Amino acid sequence: MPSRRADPVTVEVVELIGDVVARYHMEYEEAAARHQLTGAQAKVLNLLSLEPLPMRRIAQKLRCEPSNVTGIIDRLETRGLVERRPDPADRRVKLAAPTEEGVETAERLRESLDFAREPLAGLSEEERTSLRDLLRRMLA
Amino acid sequence: MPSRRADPVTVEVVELIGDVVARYHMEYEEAAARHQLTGAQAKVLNLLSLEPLPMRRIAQKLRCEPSNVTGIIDRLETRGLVERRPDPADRRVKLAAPTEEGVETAERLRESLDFAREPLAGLSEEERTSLRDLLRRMLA
DNA sequence: TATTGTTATACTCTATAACTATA
DNA sequence: TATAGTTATAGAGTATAACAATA
Repeated sequence: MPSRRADPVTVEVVELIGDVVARYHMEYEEAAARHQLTGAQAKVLNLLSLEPLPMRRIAQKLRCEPSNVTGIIDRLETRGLVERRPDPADRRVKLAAPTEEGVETAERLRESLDFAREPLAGLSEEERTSLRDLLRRMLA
Repeated sequence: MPSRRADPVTVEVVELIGDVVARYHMEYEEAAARHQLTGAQAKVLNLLSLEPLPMRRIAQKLRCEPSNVTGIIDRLETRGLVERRPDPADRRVKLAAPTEEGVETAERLRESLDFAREPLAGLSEEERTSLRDLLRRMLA
């Protein structure tokens, strides 16, 4: 991986990606805060709204230690947005699942995450498609 | 701002951007950790390597409260990477500036931040240019 | 023995409010 | 009086290590 000098276009693309990342984060945190949630809590609630998960799996998704998940779920549980259920198949496991209110909150949260939907509206169908293809190849 | 239904391409672009953000963050934190720095410390050190800044300005750049900057600079100063200098023009102001070792660390840090440089290498010059133009318009 | 989740502990980042030294 | 930086305090996220219950 020799650190060859990057050409000017590449340098600018890297900077632009930095801008996108900064903006994405800012908007994500703001959207979460509108629902009195931290970024991490919003992320977990969103995960659980797709399907209930064992504590261990949440930690893997978040790429953090399982001990941290205990606290995040504790706080969501106190808020009445999530509950811990036993796993019939393995009594060691606790499944975190959103309550009805949790599901609704996750839904409203998703709706307020307008990032890249509004700005993308300025691009034509064809341009959005080529942006999609370029991002796909970048992440491949 | 009516929440009209987004088309499939837009939805996928939003997801891809989420992936880019996640990957960017992971790589940034890892690069910082390789130098025994947190993400916030690396960000500040990088800022200061461009030019010394008053504490207040650092807080503005980080979009956080000035009181937080005190701690971050404290820790960088303890490590010998940054120093506080008086501002001749205003005795209330303290300028945070990188030490020689701080400048070197910032440089090595920048080199190890390969994100989007390596993956971008798989795109042609023309493709990188169109990616740049699309990102520019998205952020405009 | 190994695994799941928790607790205990410590560190960093964060915001708020009160303080100091300048301006 | 207003501003720059700090301190004090509290909450949240993070990692590490040790623990109880279950497999």
